[in-house]
Amino acid sequence: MHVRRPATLASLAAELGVSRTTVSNAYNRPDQLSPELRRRVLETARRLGYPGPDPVARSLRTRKAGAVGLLLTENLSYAFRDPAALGFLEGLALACEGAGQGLHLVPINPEREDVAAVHRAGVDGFVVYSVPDDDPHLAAVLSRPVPTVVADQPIVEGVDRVGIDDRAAITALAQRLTTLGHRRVGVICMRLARDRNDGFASVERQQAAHFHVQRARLSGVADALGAAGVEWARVPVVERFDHSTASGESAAAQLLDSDPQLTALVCTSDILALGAMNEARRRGLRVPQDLSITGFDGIPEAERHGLTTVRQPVLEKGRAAGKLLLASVDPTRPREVTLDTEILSGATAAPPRTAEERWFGP
Amino acid sequence: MHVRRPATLASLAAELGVSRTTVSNAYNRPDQLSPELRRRVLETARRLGYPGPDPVARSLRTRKAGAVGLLLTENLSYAFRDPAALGFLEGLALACEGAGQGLHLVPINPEREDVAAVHRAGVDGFVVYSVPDDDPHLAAVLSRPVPTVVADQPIVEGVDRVGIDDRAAITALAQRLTTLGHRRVGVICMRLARDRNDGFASVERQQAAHFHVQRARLSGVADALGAAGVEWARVPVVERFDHSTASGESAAAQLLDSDPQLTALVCTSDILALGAMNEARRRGLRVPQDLSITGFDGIPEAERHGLTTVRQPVLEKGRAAGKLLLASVDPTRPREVTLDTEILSGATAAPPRTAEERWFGP
DNA sequence: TTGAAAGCGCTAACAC
DNA sequence: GTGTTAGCGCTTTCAA
Repeated sequence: MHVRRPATLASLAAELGVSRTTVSNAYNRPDQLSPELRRRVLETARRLGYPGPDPVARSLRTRKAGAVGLLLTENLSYAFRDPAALGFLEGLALACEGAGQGLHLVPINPEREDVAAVHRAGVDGFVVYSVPDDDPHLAAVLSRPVPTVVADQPIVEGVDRVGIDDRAAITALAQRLTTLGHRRVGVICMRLARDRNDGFASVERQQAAHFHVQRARLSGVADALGAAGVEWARVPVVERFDHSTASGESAAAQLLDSDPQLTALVCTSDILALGAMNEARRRGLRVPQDLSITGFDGIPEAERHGLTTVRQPVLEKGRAAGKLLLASVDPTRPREVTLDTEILSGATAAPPRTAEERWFGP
Repeated sequence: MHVRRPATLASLAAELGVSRTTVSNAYNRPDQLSPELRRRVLETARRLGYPGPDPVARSLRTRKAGAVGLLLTENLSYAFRDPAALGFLEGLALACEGAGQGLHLVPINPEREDVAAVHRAGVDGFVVYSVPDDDPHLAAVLSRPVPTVVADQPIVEGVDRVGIDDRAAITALAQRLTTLGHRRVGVICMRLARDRNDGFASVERQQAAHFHVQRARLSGVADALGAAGVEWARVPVVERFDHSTASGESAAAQLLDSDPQLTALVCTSDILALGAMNEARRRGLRVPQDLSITGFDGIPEAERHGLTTVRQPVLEKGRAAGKLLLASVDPTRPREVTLDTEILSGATAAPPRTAEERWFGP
């Protein structure tokens, strides 16, 4: 604890025998008063312990908070653990820093849907990072009369957005697998809705997914497999609520238990893919000789492990979101930014082994 | 961009033919008016597009911003790359979340010392994370009439603080080295002041360091070596401005070039130590057989590499800082929190090789 | 160069 | 259960 608010601009003006305008000018428009007077004002301020204009009062008056709000559905701490989210955060922070804007992380408790924090945030705009389309916090954000930019998901009519072409990106990746000859493919995806479903995801559930990104990625895989003559309805898709390597492990186990003939696992994130690789290792399956595995995101750890995946420019995405938001006054800015992705070939995809090889070795 | 602010609490009250209090109560004290009236108010609000009470105006009135400011001297993005800072951030976020407080990251540009961002931040208090004692942003924070908690450094009279006993922790670690028999020890430390000095740091510079933590850690090493009869003035200490493995590499190179007889390198952070390990490898020095290396922090990567180091509870530190700040109204809270550390034995410290062994192998 | 007046939008006593 | 009254501390035309 520090001292209690001692002086205000008004009391300082009274003390000095000048008007409040003058004191205000001393802080905000040094050129509007004589250097001598300004010096006197600042000097007296110091003497009285006046800490300068109150930021909140100033914000009320100027209608500018000088900060950008960031909404994440997960706990804040999750953002500091997930490499992709972290990259986004860094990019966004960079953009804010460049514009001298604060970054206000909105405290969300996913359990008790407390929308109040959104209403309490004194910010000039919001960046919403990857939330489900039925997220109540998102609704709260959109109800506020400030510009908003959504990163990744959801797609909301009339709201600016920055993202990638998830569907095309993963289609290209999955095509590599079909080209290599894979036909028996299992899929591991992240949560599709706000309710926990750790298990197989029916086609209905996939199509009803509240996370557009996951929906798009599954469609992309379906596109590639469909083009290779594989019926999507027969492709096992396992969903996991928590985004962790442990999830990837158990999901891979579930898939491989249900169909040991699978020759490839397509994962909709690197984290899940890294988990799947752990599980393959545990089972004595060599990757990629016995099992191909692909990821999505291109996080550093994936690269270190030579994962075959899609790299998306997460830092750039954060920066773009920030820039888009901070340029909201400019009517000529783009309303939507789609960033490029790139396939990282890695070393976890190879032709499937034939049945013969499976039994008798290479 | 969204819509322009359409309605205010007052206009809504007028429209409804009720007082502003009633509308305010509808939002803030549902029990103060009939459910029916409340329903009508909210309904009309929706119809008029009234987004609910303006957070800034409310903050001005209630004198509560609902957010905690975080001051870091580095670029914000640095914090997202440094594992220790990240852990702290996560802990702090956790504490804020638990209290429903936002976390306002103050945008700092280390180049152009722009203290204005500190004055502009609408927050109820500040957490200051590891800045030099002459940091102008810190001064700005302390000039504001809000509670402040410093994490790690600097130590400021009358300001709450959370940290660890850096000196004792590293003394214990360095003692392990002296006990193993090391006498020719080199030290790699982080920046000691705001000016860049990538090279040897004289004892004077060490003692004048503006970063208390580094000063304490160097003293700690000096304590241990002194107890073993090694004169500190003869111990080479190399400083690096940037905190990166590259710094650790070049610092280790500088030390080993200047004195190939060194048998151990004490680093004041894990990042630097990991860099030093890289350099040792490059030179064909085996760790720990040919060279012992120790770190500080206990970041996950250090543990993965089996680094002999001190683990400090970074997440806990962040959480403690948040809790301390948010408990500022409570006069019985501690004014200072010192967290425990623990030595991670690792596998990078071993007895020094004798001169003979050096020449003829083990 | 300085000052007077008019709010920014809201909440909190306190009275009805 | 509802209204009246007073500001919270500041910036900003506009006039002097």
